[in-house]
Amino acid sequence: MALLQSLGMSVSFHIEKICGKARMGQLTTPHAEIETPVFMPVGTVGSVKGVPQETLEDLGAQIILGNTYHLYLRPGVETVRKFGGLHGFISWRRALLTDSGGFQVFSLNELRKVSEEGATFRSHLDGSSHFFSPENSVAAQIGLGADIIMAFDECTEYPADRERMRASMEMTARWAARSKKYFEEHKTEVPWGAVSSFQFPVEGSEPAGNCKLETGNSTQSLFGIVQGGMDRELRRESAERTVEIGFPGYAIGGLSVGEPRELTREIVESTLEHLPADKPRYLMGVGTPEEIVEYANLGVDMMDCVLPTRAARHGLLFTSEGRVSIKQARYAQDPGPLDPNCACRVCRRYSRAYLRHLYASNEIAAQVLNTIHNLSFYLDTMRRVRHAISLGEESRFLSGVWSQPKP
RNA sequence: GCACAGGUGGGUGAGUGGUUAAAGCCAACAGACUGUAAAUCUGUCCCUCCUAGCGAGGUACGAAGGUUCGAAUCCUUCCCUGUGCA
Repeated sequence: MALLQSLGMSVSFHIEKICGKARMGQLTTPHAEIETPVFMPVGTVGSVKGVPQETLEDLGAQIILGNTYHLYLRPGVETVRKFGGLHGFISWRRALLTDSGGFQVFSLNELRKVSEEGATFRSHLDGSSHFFSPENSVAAQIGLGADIIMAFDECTEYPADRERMRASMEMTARWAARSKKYFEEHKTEVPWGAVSSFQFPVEGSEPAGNCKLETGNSTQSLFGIVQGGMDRELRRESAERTVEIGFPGYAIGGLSVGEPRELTREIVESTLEHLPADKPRYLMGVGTPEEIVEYANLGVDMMDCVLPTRAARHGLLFTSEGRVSIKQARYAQDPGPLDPNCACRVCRRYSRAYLRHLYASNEIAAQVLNTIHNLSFYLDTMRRVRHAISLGEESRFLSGVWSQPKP
């Protein structure tokens, strides 16, 4: 594997086992070999909120996200680059993926104007004006140096009429072509491994497992994104056009934007049929524990979602017995663990009563511990999904286990 | 003892005659959260009843009494708290 790495390749995807529509495999990136299906914690500004990198390693996070828009605004791409890219800056030696800022076209809709050329944002930090295009989003992402970078797309709002969905999808396709063109012309070999003395300050701290230590060079990989709103036909067309442009991996974007869950599933399922089976498929922004199991089962290889981290900070915890709103008065005297079936450090050590107390007291530890548990639960869930696939079992059985409210 | 200042719903604190069951904040309780403008946001928060509503009663701004069509708001007395002077 190390040999392949040093030959300057980008990502490679190897499917090891198929079970129904579900696939288990390895996605090899410059910094790490990722077991799929994989859940990717979101660390928008270069931090998975509340959890330091060493803890993410302990939890078994294989790859985390950063966001181009946020990192461009602060601390700035140049700063990050000086530290050896995002890996060096945040001291993360496993894989990284940066989102292009396309989602901010959707989420910051009050603060932006979109045209064929790109999107103009008013910074949510200081109101200053910034222009994002497929070209400069990719340029910024080359500077950030993540293993996987995303084409600049327009995440279509919901609801939208067909005309709007079509126009948005077509522009995303044109933007995808521009993203790729710019990437092909400007991609550089990015250093990986020991980027700087900064990156591995502690002697012998490198954890075992799926992490590469060899020095060498490799290139980033650019993934395309399918849009098309809630229309199966437009999704099909978007998939075909994006595949025709040609990427080493494909994402399904524009979902979980307020539409009914059943519709999300329908669109995912139909869109997957139009994506090449031998390339990684990334469903962006999804979902609940039940959903990540369900979509892995449908053949999705990668997912990311802010839900586990954000919900944790807001006192909503996912457990094998259902959702626990740890702020509820009913847990004030509860000596039991958050999730009796969870082996994470939080569940092994702390009572529900204490977790509730920390939350009620507004202690930072509440956010930290809650996030560690939720991420642990998500990552563990994916581990179980991979295991089920490797055994050739329908991982569907895992679904629904968590949706029942506690008796 | 005298002189000021003040006593408002779980807390704090607005309100100085009528859209005031009484702002705001906090606490409490419940809910939301899906490529992170999110340690955020929403709702409830005196009691009872129902046809569950900008619904009907009741109780409430230290206590008692009074003025007034109407009082948390004005008057009298009393109780209590703080500060100052003796």
